[in-house]
Amino acid sequence: MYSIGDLSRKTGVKIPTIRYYEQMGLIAAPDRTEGNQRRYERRELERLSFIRHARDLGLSIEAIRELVELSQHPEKPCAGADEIAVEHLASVRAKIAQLKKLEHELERIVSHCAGHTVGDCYVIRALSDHGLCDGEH
Amino acid sequence: MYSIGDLSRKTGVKIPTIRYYEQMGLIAAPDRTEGNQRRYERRELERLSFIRHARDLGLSIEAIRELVELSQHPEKPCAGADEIAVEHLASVRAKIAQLKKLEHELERIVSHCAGHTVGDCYVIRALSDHGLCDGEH
DNA sequence: CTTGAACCTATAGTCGCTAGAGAGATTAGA
DNA sequence: TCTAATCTCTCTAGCGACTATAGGTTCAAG
Repeated sequence: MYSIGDLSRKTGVKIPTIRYYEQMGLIAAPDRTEGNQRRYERRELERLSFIRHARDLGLSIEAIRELVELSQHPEKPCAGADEIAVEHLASVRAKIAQLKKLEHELERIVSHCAGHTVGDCYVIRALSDHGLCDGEH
Repeated sequence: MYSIGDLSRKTGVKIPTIRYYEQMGLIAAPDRTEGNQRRYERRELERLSFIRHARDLGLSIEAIRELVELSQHPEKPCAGADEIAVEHLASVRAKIAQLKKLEHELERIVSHCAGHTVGDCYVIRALSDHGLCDGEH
């Protein structure tokens, strides 16, 4: 039996976050002591590690809910889990592409800034005038 | 004189967002008609384009507030603006690096998934067992 | 003058937590 | 057994940057 603090230390998930996950239905409401404190079993420790891991990979609570649901049914086809991961991978790649555009634009703006006053600062001018930009963003 | 709708169409910033920016102090509260509707001048159109542009580059409201403030004083040194842009560039790069790690991890997980049921699905197993992961994340 | 589009304010919701208050429970040591 | 320290409880509010909705008012074209 683990207290919520034990669980937190073992998984690296903060205590209020564990309670939040319970509220969101990612983990089941555990048994309580007579004094109303949560007591967990190994099963919940594993589930929470799973969640932690998925969050580290950037999956949304909603996606994790589906994965947790799936993982409870080992006999089902795994296409659903695969799809969630593939979709997430696509969105990660899209985000990288978008950030790279920003990176280039910012590099360009910063490197052009030779001004000493705001009046001739390329950073300010580039923001004021879209015409100075390289592409879409 | 532009209505809030005109401003929205010309800048691509949605109407509620314009009102939000006013509340946040990014744009000054404009004059009103007798019937209490906002009427803007060209000056505010330019300011809003500036803001839009900076938001597109991913700058925070707080950073934009500083840039707007600076742009009102063309005689000041532009080191402050430069610093904001450089710092933002660094944070964009950090985010890219983090996302690339996730990309690789997800690629690996997805490509290993040859299972037909959840029970032997690599996606689920990788999430359940951190030992299957490649590195830190 | 009528009508329909545009505008107003105020409030609540989004996501994934995090912080704080104030009260009660547990546990280790004396 | 008592006490003090630590842990845990619930509830509420806040973050950032909007977005949505409701219910009402004003504007402008015909």
